[in-house]
Amino acid sequence: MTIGEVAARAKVNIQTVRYYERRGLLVTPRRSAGGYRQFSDDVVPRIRFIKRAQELGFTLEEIAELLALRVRHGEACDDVRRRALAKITLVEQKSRELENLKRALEGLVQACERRAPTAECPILEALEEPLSDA
Amino acid sequence: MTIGEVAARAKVNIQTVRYYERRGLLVTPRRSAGGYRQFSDDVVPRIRFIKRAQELGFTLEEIAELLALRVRHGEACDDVRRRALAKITLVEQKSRELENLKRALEGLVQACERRAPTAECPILEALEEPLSDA
DNA sequence: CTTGACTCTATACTATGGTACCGGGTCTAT
DNA sequence: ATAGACCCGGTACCATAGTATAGAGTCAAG
Repeated sequence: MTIGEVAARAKVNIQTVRYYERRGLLVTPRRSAGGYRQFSDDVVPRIRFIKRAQELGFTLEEIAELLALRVRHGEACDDVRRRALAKITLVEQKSRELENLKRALEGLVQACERRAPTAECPILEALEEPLSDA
Repeated sequence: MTIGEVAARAKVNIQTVRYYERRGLLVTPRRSAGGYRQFSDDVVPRIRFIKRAQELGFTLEEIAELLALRVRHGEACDDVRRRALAKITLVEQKSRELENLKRALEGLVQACERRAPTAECPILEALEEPLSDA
């Protein structure tokens, strides 16, 4: 697969594919005699993974670490395990942050629905108070 | 209030106050004879509002819109409420994806403990559903 | 064997949300 | 009236995550 095909299938810019390769997020592709990148099909789901992980609030650096987690024969299993556990902690932390966010937003919406018809928007008023533990 | 006082009270950088003013997030302050900004006390809660809204996942541009909505209250509340609900939907989707990712990572840890090499990277399969953007 | 679409590297530029620095002016207490 | 703290606008810079462009080379169909 050429880079253009990869970009089209993964729905990203060609430049983005090259950028991800530079950032070490993609397996370095083979090259044709003329120097064209020849990607395997795996790269498309991988790019989609990257995009989704980004939406979840992971930076490209964190995503690179996630992608580096793999159990292979002969490799230091303990190391992989340790890093995976660290990532689980990170994911749990992100989950908690999202929970806080959701509760805060829901509280605001509910305040909005309880409001007297003539009152000011309570969402905006509530934002003037500190968020509970977000 | 001088800009330094505002920054100290709102716990942001002086540059940030000027930046927010440039971005149209603050009411343009009066000036002293010598050109110093003279802020009214309102600006401190407003900066706190901005900071909190950011924590809720709003961009500065969205926050500028929220602040503009506040002026003409009434039907503005519904508008603000709708935006908050949209954010909640997004947050819920992200939570589900994080759960998937966590499960995938846990599977990886378990594979490690069994010292079984993973044929395919299960992490890549963890984020299969695209997030619809808000 | 040429033409046009595609790709190459390298560099520069964009947006977002700030932060830092510069040479100067202002404010205030002594 | 002068030191020192503060502020001014302007510009440059930071990180992150790309996107655009230039000038050259490659690939494949006709």
